[in-house]
Amino acid sequence: MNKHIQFPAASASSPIYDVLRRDLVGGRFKAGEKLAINALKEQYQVGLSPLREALNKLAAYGLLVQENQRGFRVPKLSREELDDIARLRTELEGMALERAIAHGDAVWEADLLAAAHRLKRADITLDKGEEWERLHTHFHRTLVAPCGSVWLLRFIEQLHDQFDRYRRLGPKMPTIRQELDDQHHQLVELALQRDATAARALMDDHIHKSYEVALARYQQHA
Amino acid sequence: MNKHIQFPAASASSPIYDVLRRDLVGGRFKAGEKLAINALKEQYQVGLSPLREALNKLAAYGLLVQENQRGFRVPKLSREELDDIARLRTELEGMALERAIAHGDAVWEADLLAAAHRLKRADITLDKGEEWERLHTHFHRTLVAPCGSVWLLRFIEQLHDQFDRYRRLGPKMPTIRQELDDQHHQLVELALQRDATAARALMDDHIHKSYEVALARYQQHA
DNA sequence: GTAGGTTAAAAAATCGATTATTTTGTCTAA
DNA sequence: TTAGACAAAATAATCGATTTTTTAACCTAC
Repeated sequence: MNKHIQFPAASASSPIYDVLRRDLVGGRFKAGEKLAINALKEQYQVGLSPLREALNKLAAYGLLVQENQRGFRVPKLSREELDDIARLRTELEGMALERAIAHGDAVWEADLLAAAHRLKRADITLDKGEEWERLHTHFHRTLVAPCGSVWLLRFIEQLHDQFDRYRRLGPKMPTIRQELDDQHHQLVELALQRDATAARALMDDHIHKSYEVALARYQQHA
Repeated sequence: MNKHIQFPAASASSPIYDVLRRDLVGGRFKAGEKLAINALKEQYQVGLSPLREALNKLAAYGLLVQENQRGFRVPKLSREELDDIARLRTELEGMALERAIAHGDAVWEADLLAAAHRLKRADITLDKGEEWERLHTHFHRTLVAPCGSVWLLRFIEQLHDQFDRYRRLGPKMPTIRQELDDQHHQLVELALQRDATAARALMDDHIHKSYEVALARYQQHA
């Protein structure tokens, strides 16, 4: 049971890849930090080969940078990159949302309502930890899922991870968080009404608000 | 000398990565084929570890698929995916071209002219092999280079590689090739005139024509 | 005192071999 | 004849150790 709720094994097989990815997005490593491979090996209790292969994949994905014979490093953060990511997110997710609204079927509508509901529940429970993040990512993924473009979804997911490196820099902000949560439900409403134009406008605003949160946190950390 | 002409070491350090990437894009492996790692090891004269790390990176990049405990496989080709890639290329490269025209400086103009000229020369020389492909990729990269978005450029490059897996399926077609080559020069002209609208329209058409070539070749191979 | 060079320590990358898994072939029983 | 189970071969993944490269410390010469 509940098979359809499962997340589809984040594109790579090895468990260490998923764990490292989550930790990198979640900010458990400092930006610019050099990863000590032997330390990671012990910390995560994995062998050298699987670890290195995971690091290589993460580097290709953009969550690490690989320097010639100098190992792996967590990418630096910059205002310019955050702007870039937010702007591209706006374009790509807007595009995907429009297409999703055009093509999404009844199953999608149900999935959307479910995803939004779970997110709200997790919110009320004040369990604003990793579980909320998981559900939040899932909601946004569900929203654009039936856009019909595998590559567009791939890029959007990549940008989400990058964006979250900024957004998750600081502690939670209850007031703005409430506002963003409301938008999630409004997005569902507009999607169900098949109002692509309004939905896209709201999505633009949603990303912009998130951007402001991320920017504020980035500037505090700098 | 000529330092500014150099390509910036295709984002990964290891030479085997670049070679494999070129061979995958160039179609030296059949779509759907399972890669025999030991065979590759001998064929490319590399050790197992560097090879596996390269394969992992290529899988994260999308030029390979990794199956649980079943090694690596060349992704299948499909009409649907080709359509997807072409459509996204149109959107993303159009966007990038507009921004490049807005921001490109005099150095860009010079680079563009140089890239187009070299491409034409390679064309006339009838050396329509790997060298022409290199220059063609370089031209398109130069065209959008000053768009101001690192991530947009990254995605465009990725899509280019994917697109070329289809385009390079068959032998050269001189007539349509000539038409596409002319468009390269027209693109330069419009870019220098800073006519973003016309340039984007031409780019749309350019990608569409390339798409038709790629589609024809794909259908012949199927 | 500092620049340049040498050596020692640390770390990354690679190699050869082992282990685990999948695939293939063969045999038996229904 | 075919389906299922078992054994053997092939292949992928992982491990431990070695090699190479980088980084740091120290020393000498100017």
